[in-house]
Amino acid sequence: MAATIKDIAKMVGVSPSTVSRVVNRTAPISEETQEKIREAMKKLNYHPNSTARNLASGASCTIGLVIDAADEGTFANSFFNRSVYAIEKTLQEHAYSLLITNNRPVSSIRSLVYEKRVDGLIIPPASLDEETVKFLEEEHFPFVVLGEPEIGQTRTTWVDVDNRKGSREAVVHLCRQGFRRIVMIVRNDRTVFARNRIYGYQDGVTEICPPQVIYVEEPDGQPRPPEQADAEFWTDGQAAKLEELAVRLVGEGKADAFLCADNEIAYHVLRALRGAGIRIPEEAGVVTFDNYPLAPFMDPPLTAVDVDTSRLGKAAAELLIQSIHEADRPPRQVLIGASLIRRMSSAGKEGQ
Amino acid sequence: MAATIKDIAKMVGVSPSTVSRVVNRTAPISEETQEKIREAMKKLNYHPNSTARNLASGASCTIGLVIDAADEGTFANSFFNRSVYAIEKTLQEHAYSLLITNNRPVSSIRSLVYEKRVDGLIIPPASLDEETVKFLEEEHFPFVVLGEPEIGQTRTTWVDVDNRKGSREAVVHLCRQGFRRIVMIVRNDRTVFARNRIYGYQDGVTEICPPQVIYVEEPDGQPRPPEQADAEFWTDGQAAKLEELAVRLVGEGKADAFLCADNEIAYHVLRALRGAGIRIPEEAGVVTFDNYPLAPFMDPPLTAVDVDTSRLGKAAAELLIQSIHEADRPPRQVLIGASLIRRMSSAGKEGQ
DNA sequence: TTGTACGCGTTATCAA
DNA sequence: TTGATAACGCGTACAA
Repeated sequence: MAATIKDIAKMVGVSPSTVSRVVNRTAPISEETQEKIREAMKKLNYHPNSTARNLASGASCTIGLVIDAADEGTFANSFFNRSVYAIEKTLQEHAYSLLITNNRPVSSIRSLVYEKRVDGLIIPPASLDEETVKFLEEEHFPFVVLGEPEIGQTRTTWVDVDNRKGSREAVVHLCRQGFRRIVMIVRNDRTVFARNRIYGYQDGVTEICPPQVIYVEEPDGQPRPPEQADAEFWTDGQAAKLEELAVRLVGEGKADAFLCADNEIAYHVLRALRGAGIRIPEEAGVVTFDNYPLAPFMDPPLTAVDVDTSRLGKAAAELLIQSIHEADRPPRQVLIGASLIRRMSSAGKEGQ
Repeated sequence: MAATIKDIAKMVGVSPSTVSRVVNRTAPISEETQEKIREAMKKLNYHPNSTARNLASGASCTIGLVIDAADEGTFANSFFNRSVYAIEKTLQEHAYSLLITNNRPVSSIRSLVYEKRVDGLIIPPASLDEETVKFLEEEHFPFVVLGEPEIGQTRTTWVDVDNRKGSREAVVHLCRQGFRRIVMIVRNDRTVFARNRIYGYQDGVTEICPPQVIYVEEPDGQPRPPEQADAEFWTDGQAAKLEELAVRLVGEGKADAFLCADNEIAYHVLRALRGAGIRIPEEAGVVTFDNYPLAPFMDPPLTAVDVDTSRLGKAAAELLIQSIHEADRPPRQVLIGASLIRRMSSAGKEGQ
């Protein structure tokens, strides 16, 4: 059996509380006893039992990270995944553990809270409905939303990438490189981040040319069913239409640059223009959101608005820990700046 | 304050143990008292305190998933990430929670075990050194390695994709499509999975043509430093050499198909062949490992050996739970079959 | 500086 | 079918 605080006490000839005090530095103990206690701890290979600690102290020292199976395979998911390293690292620095829990098929949030499994929650926007917000507010339970939520933007604490600013900067960059007819292509505008990217595009483009947004999905398109939530979702018709449209717009002089909301769109645009003999970046520029692993190898290498998920995860974890330590702290919203990774696809006529 | 088992007992007029029995169905209780107790639970919104439960029962009902920061941004990581959904889902079905912990900069494994934070561990091969194996064996602590480890292949329980078989099947597929000079291109052979893919290639190709393996990295190449562990690691020199080589091999009739160990290699091959006017799949076939999101959009769409991470994660979780319930069960190794996703890049002269 | 005594919320043993 | 009672391992007033 593993040694307990009592075994140490018995061995040294002190009371358990003295041992506890040495372990937690919670009261001054004479150097001499400390020395003996530490020695005994070494000898018996003592390690405090976290469960007993948590029970006595009333805190689990654990944070719950809710993931949403509906996001599996989507960009929101990869975005979320990449934040986990930074979240865990930051929590570890504050002596918290990270519990991962799926919110589907049944919501796990309530039981985590009721059963006191966690001291705080990090929640994706997809898992945050009105009912959940109300529940957490009533329980005075600390939580942070990882990504701007659809609801409760001012009532909740959240962290997100500044998509709007990133989008605007991409447009400004394209303009500086000499492009004047910048068109944005998005899949749809059903997510907050897609809308923010569109707003940013509109912000930036307004003095340059009339804004023009192309939607890949049919306007009456149904929400993407989760079981189809992978790349194959693209129908041949959508891809063909997109490619044809991109070529036609350039041909008719209505576009000389594209801001693509994701890498898949960007890839189709690249392929279409290349196939039509339109030279990139001399005759058309392309910028994408999200720096996928293959972006540097595209033909030509793709300029990308990059998301710094490690800053994002760190911010989320720190906000949450602050909320835990300082109860009833007013909700705060944090935006993390995106950065533009300049590659050949947006260099312009003169080259970079 | 949250209601406890005592509050329920007091309200109904029974002893706390009776309430516990109703909650856990651990002894027969009269319908009448059960009814009253359930009612009181509803009324007081009772939920068992998991910490107290764990302390009393001596189990944490939590599994630790170790992640390795050295893998961040590598394929091993994305492979790992995609398994998390299935791991969590499977654990949830068995009433276990999932704790994520980084093994860097300091090893977290020992403290997790000593402090009784978890009942079992899922560990990546990168975090499994000889010392760790010995420690876990001595503690009789249940663990599963997620991916074939470098050491202790027979002493440890592990799950992996059957890379060797998948590789062999890719070769057989290429052969059936009419290709006869199949060359494998890998980054290096420093990982177990890379070596297994090479073995599988050798297995399959042996009756068709002499095996020929190309290494992208210099033979004297230093191990990839973690801080550079992203796509940009490719030097221009490496990429150029690879592309030139691929074109030359086809030109000289020494290759008519390439089995690429990852998508980045495959992308360079596609680009080089396309640039040289070599038609795919008529004049050369290409197959890659790992079905990246962009693989279906490549030009032409890329045939890929696919890894079913949900089966992998499920198997890992189930093996671990079995090890926990049946102590000192002998180590087992499980291989999950890979599947070939046939796309245009390997269709051959006749088309598919 | 140290010890005593109790509580945290639950499960488990034993007896009734 | 139920109730005392004692763990589980630790933290912490309170007292000394």
